Amino acid sequence: MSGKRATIYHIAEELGMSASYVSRALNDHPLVSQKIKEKVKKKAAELNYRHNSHAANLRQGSSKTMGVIIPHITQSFFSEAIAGIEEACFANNYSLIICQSHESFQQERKAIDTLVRQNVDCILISVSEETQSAEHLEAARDTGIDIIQFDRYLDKIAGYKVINDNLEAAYEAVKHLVNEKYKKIAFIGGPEHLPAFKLRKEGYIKGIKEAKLNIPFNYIVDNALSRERTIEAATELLSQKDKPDAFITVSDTQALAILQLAESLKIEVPQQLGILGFANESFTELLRPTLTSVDQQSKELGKQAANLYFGKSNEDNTKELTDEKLVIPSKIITRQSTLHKGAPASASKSGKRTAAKA
Amino acid sequence: MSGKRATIYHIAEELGMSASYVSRALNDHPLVSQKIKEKVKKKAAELNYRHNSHAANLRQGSSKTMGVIIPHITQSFFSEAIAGIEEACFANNYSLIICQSHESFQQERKAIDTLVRQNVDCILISVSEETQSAEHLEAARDTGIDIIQFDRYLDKIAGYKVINDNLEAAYEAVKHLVNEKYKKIAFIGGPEHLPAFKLRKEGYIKGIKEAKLNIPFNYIVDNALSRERTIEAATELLSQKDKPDAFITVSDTQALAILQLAESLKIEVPQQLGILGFANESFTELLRPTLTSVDQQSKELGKQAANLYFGKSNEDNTKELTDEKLVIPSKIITRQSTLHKGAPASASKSGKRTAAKA
DNA sequence: CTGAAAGCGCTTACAG
DNA sequence: CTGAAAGCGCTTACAG
Repeated sequence: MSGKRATIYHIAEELGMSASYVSRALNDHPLVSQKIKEKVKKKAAELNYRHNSHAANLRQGSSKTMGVIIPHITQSFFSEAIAGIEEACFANNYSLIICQSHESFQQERKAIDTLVRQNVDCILISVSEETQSAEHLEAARDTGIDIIQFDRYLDKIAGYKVINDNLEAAYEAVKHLVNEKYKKIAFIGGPEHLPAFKLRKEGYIKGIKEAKLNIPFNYIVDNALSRERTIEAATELLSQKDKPDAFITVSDTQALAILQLAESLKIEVPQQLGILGFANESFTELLRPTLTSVDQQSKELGKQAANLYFGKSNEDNTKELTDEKLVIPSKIITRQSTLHKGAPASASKSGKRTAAKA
Repeated sequence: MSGKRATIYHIAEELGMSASYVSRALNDHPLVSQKIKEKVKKKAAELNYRHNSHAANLRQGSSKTMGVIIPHITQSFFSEAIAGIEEACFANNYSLIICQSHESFQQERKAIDTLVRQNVDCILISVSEETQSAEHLEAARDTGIDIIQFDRYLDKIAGYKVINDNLEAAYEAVKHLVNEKYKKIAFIGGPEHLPAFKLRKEGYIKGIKEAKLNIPFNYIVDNALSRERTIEAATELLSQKDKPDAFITVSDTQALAILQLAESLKIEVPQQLGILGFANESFTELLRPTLTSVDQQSKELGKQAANLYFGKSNEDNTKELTDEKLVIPSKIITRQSTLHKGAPASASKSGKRTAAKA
């Protein structure tokens, strides 16, 4: 550690002017001449001066910092969302603090607390699978922090939600499978207290009804977000006489688990079993067979969520903003895992959306 | 936005005591009785009081915040390192600010600047591939911030470096390939100004010499970290008469590119071509064939780096701490992509280290 | 165009 | 065991 950090007082002293004037010059105040600004900035650089944002924040009551809480940084869905958020923050000269909940309600509360103490101006959150209560979010809001939810949200708390057309997406997924001649389509869902998962289930049911498929009651599995629960449920379904010929899941992790299960059971995908995932994680196209998945435009999702705070929502890429909900369209990326018997595998790598490659 | 945030003065007023005493009670000062502490904390909760760390930081000169700068959050190597850092921060009641450089020197400088302004106590960094100068790191250190490097480091700046036994690892990689009967082993490297890559190349050369292999000069490719450069170089090598029968790379992204290139060229892996990657990214075991890779214990790497700051380096898991370098051992995870002709594929999924599954 | 002064919310030597 | 007071480094009405 070297000597003390330089402050505006040091600069002021060296330059024979007041600290207030230095502050204005440094902040490009309009009433300060270009000449003085340059002089001050030069001296600041010379003294290796760094703006102390804690002091500024304390004074101004704003931290120019945004916080984001997500379940796992390791899922590319979330890391891409963060990339989008980062872009928006960067453009608005904001800093970003990232926290993970690791799908735990307790850790989510801890993270909220950290962010409140850091005096963030806004919290972007995709809640953990355990989160049912919104009290921690409301407490944060009570201290004056904006709360914006994305992807995984709770309806009971007011404020913006940036989400996908979940019902539509699952409905389209069923239509795609029916198109590919799958008839016995099972659904592996997530916790129903989160609307994102509930709506996907509703979309699935809508599709099943419309196609007039005959589905046994136990083809619908709730609250199986974990790999373990998925394998357990899928193993049971695949071992009964009346087994499914396709699975729709609500995450790629679930879809991957089923794909690996099928491999170990020597069930051929897609010939004997179709598998469709959600989120279009980066690993989906590395699998063999490659995995069909619903692309949620995660980066766009994150960017729009952040821009909602900055008041610059770009509605070009969105469907609607009603009821405080901003809906980002999703799109099925068709790959090998849902091409039924006889279809040539080479036709599977269908077009990726422009937005996805950014 | 609701009313003003409660401060210690509000609590003091309501309780008829001084702000200083409230502050002490809240901070569990030993001279304050348990009774009063409870009373104060209860009132604090009642008023929805939140500690303002900007004020505390300003007063104390420390922010209890650590910053980390990495090239990409999307690579599981880095997100796992962050998980380890996070764990250490959590245990020490520190907050963590994550910044990405996106492999750009300019963005890395920006990130340093952000962290300095946020008054972080310490910066953990894995530099971008473009980074050759350490001036920005030195400038940060001149403001009193500790700089700890991990994985990708510059030797020219003093301070701790937490790294792998890079030379050893590459040397062992060659030995493994030689063992599997590969004889014409090519090396796709990274920018040589970063010791991590330079040492891997040296390890490769040591292995080649020891095995007395006859390697054409152009089998050694420098500075090909990007997917494009890798494909370009590998395409050229694989199209010549005297083509390699194996590739050692310095990243799994490079290895993946070569695997996909081989697939498109109808070159069989591992029978005709062995491929060995670096970092043991999570996607390596999802590929077909699965990819042999050097596991760098990324989570441990991150954790040890953070703990170096906290002064609690756990040397159980490390080799040495000389010359300010803490070396984390790495380990080859043998998978299908490097099993030569005739070897049964089922024998490939060798043991994963305990540390890796945490 | 420029400066003196107050204050953001906390912590901590100092004093009792 | 408890309090008054100073000060961390900045910004910004207010005054000129």
